[in-house]
Amino acid sequence: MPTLTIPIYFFFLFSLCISISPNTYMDNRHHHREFTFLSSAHFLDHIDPPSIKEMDFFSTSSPRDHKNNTSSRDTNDDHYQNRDDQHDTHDRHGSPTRVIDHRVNTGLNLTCASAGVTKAENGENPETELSSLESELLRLQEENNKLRNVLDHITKSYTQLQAQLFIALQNLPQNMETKIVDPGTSRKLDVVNDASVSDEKTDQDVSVSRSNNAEACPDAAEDVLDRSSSQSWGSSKLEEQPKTTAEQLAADQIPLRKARVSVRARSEAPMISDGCQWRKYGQKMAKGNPCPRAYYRCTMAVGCPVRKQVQRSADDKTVLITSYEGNHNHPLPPAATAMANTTSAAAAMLLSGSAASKESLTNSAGYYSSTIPYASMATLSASAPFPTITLDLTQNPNNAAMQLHRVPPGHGGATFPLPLHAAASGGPHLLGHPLFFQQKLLPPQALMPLLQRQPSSMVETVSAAIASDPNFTAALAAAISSIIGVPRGGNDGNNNNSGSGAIPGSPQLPQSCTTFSTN
DNA sequence: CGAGTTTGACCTGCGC
DNA sequence: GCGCAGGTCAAACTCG
Repeated sequence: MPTLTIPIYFFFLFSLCISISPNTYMDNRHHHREFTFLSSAHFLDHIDPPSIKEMDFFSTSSPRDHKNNTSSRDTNDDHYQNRDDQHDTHDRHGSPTRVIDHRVNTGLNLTCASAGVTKAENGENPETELSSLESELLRLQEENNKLRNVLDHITKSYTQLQAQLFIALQNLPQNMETKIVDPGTSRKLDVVNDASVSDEKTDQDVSVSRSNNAEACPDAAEDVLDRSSSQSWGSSKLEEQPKTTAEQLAADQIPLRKARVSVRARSEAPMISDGCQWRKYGQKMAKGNPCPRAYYRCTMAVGCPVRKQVQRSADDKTVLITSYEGNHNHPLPPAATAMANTTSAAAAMLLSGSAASKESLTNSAGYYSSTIPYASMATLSASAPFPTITLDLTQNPNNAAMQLHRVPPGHGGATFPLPLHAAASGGPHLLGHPLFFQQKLLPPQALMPLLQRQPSSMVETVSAAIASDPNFTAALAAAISSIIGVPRGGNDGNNNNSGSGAIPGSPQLPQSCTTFSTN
């Protein structure tokens, strides 16, 4: 039973973390803005209104930001904006009403609105009014600090609970057989801890080990979240609970925690532009592929652990496969945000799914399916040294079949083709590409609802764009990954890499190996 | 001259 | 223990 309850618990914590992270909402706003053409309304469905309110409390951004989702300011910008707004409070004596209105919107809707209007209407002395506003401002700031303290407390509790969770996972029977009943079909999926499960077990062990080593690093999933949301992207969590560089590096260097995300896309260019600076440090001929594999290291910051591999597909040399591994330890330019989100998010998915039980995987499936409506094909592979997720954008849009794979090491495993007859409903095609999940069993039903909400016209538009523009393909891959990484309720992280698409200020997810192949 | 690339050597993990 | 393959290192080289 622990395999059922623990994942639920984990995802509850996960959601909690998401809901209390101000920057998460900010980042999601960016995502929404960036991919408006993909139907932003759909993504907004995944953000709980209460979470948004909480974010607004902390963001202290101006009403303009809340009213307009097209704002490109990141969290820091909002912070500065708040300073500016406060400054305005002192400077604009002649327009008290404006100041008051502004305060109302940034001040938790407490009491100053009506009071300020009353004062303005009564024609009170501007100095008295100013002092009143200042006192109100101080009061609001104190309240804001209190809320931040509450957030800190919750975050700490979350970390501790996750540590306990993974200790509990460690105590689970290693060869326990888990049966997962698919709620949609009532079909029973017998999942035995075979080779693929051993990967999960390994991840669990690693996670537990990490949690034992340092309280700051309770588990892979959390780490993924932490780093994705904070590390490279300056999330609030990082700011509030800063980890030392040494700790981050140590976490990054834990081999088994790595996950790999790869994206296959068609491209004639030798390497996709992902907004980061890379230095080539090696090239090797890989077995079974006449094309050499190039190794790159991120040079945007000293000691950045992120590396990527670029190689053309042996089957189709027009397909470029780019793999990312690790999390950036530095802020990324907007152009690199999308890719970073992609890798981090995908890594988070892999690691969280590995660390938790099948149930969590099931949940993850539902989550990711709901958040990757545009993914062409995502593959989780257990056969690779690292857990690997592959986003394949090379598939023919007309081959719209979603398949769920479980591939035992050494051979192609059972395949669960999901006939996504989306054409009519405009649904399941995910840009017309099949969505694959290897290694982990994902309930097809979970993938359906969101997919079916996808407008066919949108699919056609994006598919056409992909087909015509390799760079767009790369950007889209990053975007997809970013979406994948947005946890239910808008959590999620930032990964590092990529993206020619510009998504300002997105947080980055945890470190794992993300492999992108661009075709 | 510094930054980036090339390329052979070296290290490590894994399977037999 | 040995060989293989993947990954990394570092000296030599190239380029602006």
